[in-house]
Amino acid sequence: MRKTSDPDRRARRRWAVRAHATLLEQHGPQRWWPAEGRFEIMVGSVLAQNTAWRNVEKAVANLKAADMLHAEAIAQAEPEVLAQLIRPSGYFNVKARRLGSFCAWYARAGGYRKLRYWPTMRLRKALLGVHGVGPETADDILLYAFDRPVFVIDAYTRRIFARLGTIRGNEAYDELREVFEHQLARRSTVYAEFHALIVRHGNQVCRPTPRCEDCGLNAMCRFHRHQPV
DNA sequence: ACCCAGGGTCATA
DNA sequence: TATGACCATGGG
Repeated sequence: MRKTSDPDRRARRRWAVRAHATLLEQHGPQRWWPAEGRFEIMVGSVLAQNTAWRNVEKAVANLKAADMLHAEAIAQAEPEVLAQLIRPSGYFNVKARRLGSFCAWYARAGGYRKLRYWPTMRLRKALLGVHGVGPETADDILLYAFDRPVFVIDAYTRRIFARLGTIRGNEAYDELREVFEHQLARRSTVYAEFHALIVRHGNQVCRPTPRCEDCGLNAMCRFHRHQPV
């Protein structure tokens, strides 16, 4: 029996590439992140922590209506005022403080015009040093606001690929990030599109109780194969 | 009425 | 390293 050619074998091992192609076929291009400017993306990624996007939109709209969508304005705002504006996004007291500390850092660093020249990993460390910015929020900002080739790991990523059987799901954040980054072409456009597809698939198809009948990944899914008929 | 949503921090073992 | 409590709104 003939041995599989090396390129085929490599492609089969790179399940992230196959999943990306399949999800792109099923859902189409996502064109993320849904926001108007870079700073709005950064604000959104803080407010989106463990929160439905619908609620984030309301909070961002409130900030915009109050003409507060600027780092200086947010950094100088009274915590209570800020909290009321972002109330729909939940955890409003916590997030008011997080948004404040992020904007204070951002303004002090000179904003995008200065930060754009920072090396990616230096920028990542600086972001992680801001109170309230953890690995996922930092990587959202790096990928979608700074166009850096950093892959974002979120709860959807863990759930989908744990079900597929390609990861356990409880790996350390940076370990998973590097697995995905190594499997894909190191380009921010690829990472951005793939993560967007993962989010789309995670909240429409691979939900807590999965809708396997609507899923294009069944052929490569261990979870689906083990489902009773 | 319950579960979940594009997490992170802090205390504890 | 690894759990658990806590934060809080709104939609299904």
